[in-house]
Amino acid sequence: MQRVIFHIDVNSAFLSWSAVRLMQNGQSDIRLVPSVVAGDPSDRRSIITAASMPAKRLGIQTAQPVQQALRVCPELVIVRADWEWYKHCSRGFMAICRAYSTVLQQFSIDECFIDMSEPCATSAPVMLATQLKDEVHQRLGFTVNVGIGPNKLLAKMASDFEKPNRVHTLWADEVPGKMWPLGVRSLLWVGPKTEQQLVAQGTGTIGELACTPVEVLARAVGQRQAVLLHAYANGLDDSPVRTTPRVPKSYSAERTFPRDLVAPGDIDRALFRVACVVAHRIRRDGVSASTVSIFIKHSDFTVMRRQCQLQQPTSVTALILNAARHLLGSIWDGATPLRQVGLGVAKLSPTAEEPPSLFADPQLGYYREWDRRYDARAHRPEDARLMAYDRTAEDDEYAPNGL
DNA sequence: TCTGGGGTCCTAGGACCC
DNA sequence: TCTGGGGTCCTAGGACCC
Repeated sequence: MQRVIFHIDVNSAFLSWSAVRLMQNGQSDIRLVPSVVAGDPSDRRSIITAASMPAKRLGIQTAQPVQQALRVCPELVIVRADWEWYKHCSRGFMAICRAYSTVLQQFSIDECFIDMSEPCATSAPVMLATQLKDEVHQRLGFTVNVGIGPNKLLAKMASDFEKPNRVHTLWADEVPGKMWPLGVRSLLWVGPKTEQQLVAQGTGTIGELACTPVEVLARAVGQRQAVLLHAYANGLDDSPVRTTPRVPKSYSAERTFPRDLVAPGDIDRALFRVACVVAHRIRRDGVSASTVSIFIKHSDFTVMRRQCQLQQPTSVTALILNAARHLLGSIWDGATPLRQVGLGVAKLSPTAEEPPSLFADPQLGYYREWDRRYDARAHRPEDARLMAYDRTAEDDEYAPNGL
């Protein structure tokens, strides 16, 4: 049986979803005017999470600072993200896709792969894809692109062709015509740095990449990536559509300040907050961590990080915070301005019931009680706001843009 | 009047063990 | 005693994705 994979991608997801919401409330369609989803426009550091087609035509892009976009287009419509609504839209979208094939891999909040080999044994792929696309539009009010290919890579490349509301195929025999003329940057896993390396080597298009020997590519990008990119450029990918969600390997939270900070008290407060958020999430998921890491970003965007191993895995906020404070002391002089502070945990294991120990820290009971109250509070929406940017405490199944 | 947040994976060097 | 190689763990940094 011929393998057929669909990649379905919501067009400008957050913007489309916000538009649907606003139109339900009788407002006009923001997709038709220059508009963006973004953070607080008065905050000089907030950036754009999603942009409408008219906004994109003005050169406004995702990840661009809002202030910069406003200079390009002063009448830009800015809407704030509505995460509960986005999750609702995502669930509806995934449910429709799942009705076409239960072999579904959710790739992010607004993208999925489905294995359509079986349905396509009896029906034309393009017909099924068009039907799926139209059904989403009709029932949920937003458009998607569907990419069809013999594997996940080509399906994903295909869904990225002309947008919005389109179906594209990228079969193996279409690779030379449709994919090889594209610049290397269009290929999955080729970012700005890799593009730079490849172009410097004279490899500008995916077609050139496809016929460059792996040994030559390896000189620019390393052996491992060379093998992968060479295969991708030739349209080869045998990775399966994974139906079971990944178990997280690490958790982290970070905070960029409205202004760079130097006061140790302010930095410590930020560290405390990120520790609360991360520890809450691992307790919610029933895991403990053995590695604690912190990272700081300076005014010039240079990043430093330090990590350490704990003697025992823990999910107790105070113990994680304690380790983080020690780490911070080892890399920050207490005077250099900091743009950002972050904290992560890794080496996760299921939280085990601890046997009572004579040597247990007498404070531990107090710490646990504190955590219990924090967790209870974090689930109440009115208190979630008080937790600064703790929005994801109830929602990090996904890692979308622009929190 | 630049540049958010949350992940995964890779690399390369050093420590340590066999 | 010296030399070498493989394996594993740890660490810091960096590239990439949405």
